[in-house]
Amino acid sequence: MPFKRTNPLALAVLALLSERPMHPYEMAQTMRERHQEEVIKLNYGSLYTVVESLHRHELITASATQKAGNRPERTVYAITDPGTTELHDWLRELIAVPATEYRRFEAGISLVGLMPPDDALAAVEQRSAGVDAQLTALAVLLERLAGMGLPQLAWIELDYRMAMLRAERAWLTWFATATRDGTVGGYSAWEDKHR
Amino acid sequence: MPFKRTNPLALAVLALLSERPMHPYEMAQTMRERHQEEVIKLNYGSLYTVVESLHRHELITASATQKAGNRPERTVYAITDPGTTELHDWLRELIAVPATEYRRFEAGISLVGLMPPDDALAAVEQRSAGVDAQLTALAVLLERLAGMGLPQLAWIELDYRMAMLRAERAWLTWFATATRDGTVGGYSAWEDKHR
DNA sequence: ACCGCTATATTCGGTGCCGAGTATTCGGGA
DNA sequence: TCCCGAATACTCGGCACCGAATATAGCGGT
Repeated sequence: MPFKRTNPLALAVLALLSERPMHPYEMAQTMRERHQEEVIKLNYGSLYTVVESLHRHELITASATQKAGNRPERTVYAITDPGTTELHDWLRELIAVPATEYRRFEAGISLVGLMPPDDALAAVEQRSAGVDAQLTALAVLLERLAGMGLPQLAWIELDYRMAMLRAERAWLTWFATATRDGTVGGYSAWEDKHR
Repeated sequence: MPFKRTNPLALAVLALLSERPMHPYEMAQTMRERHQEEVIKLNYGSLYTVVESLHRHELITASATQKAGNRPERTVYAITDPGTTELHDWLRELIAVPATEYRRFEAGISLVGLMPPDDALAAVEQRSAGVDAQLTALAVLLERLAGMGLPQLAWIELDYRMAMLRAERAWLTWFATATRDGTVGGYSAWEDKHR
């Protein structure tokens, strides 16, 4: 059966190996250094499973098994030509096709009617504060990265995330005021149910 | 070990049972009718696993095993008091605490430098069109729901989603023009690498 | 009366993901 | 010199998740 594009960690592996051959642990280190783990979930168990899967599908090859010093052997992998093709195709797909993502907040807010308006308001305000904190943290980080001379393309995903967070904050603010003022559609029924 | 709040489908189950007792298949039907499956991933295999897990943790009880007609027996479940508490706590957490979600598009765009600018531009424009289509589809749906007399609270999550999609479209438009004009930071190095 | 289609209701084997556990080496302080 | 903790490198069992398969019941048409 063909390779399935499920775990984005496999994409990260292909991307790293497109630079130079590496062994799995080194991939993890590199991802950490570059803060890639903030964007792609990294986890040792999954890393080795994913590498093995890529190997089975011949998208990468075991180029060498070194034994430096007396450490446990480590297998160094390299990307293959089919692997490079897969990398580019997958990348294009991820960018070009908006997939249906199930966000946890959407699940929560869709059931907000189950709690009393007061509690809901408090929860939303708490989230608002949390989003605010994330925004300032991101702004600081961007400042630092720009100060280090890194080009915008190197942290373009953070730029995107900031835009999304700002939009979320705006929506949360709207919802909070609409709840406080009782102007959200269906408010009276909502209030009545919880007393 | 305690119950883990991983699969939001379990939340949906608790929410449904907070209305009235049901058997699993009925939960699935109800979720479909209410379009909840657009927000919470529904899948038969997972549904039965999740129900079993909730049962093990005594958040729901098997209230009866009917055998209507000559159909296979079906187990009807009901929510317990601890289950109700769990429902409300979980709900509050989902709304109040912004969790780190790993979005597929962020993974893709963070590696956009790996493809040539022309290809990247085409991919982004394709996504833009896709997002546009989703937005108009959502607008039509909202129109219909409002026309049916449903209060805004009943489709509040779609309102949120529209806001997010609009923000994404704006960002995509910005990125597309910045790429076309070569004004995105680090453009020259990007172009140089791919020739 | 019989055929076949859809709806009802659940089971089950496979797979991928997870994170705690293991084993070794290296560097630094007393 | 010896010990301890951090870093290196990977392994493994468990479990949640998935979706295709199964089995029966009702219902409309000929």
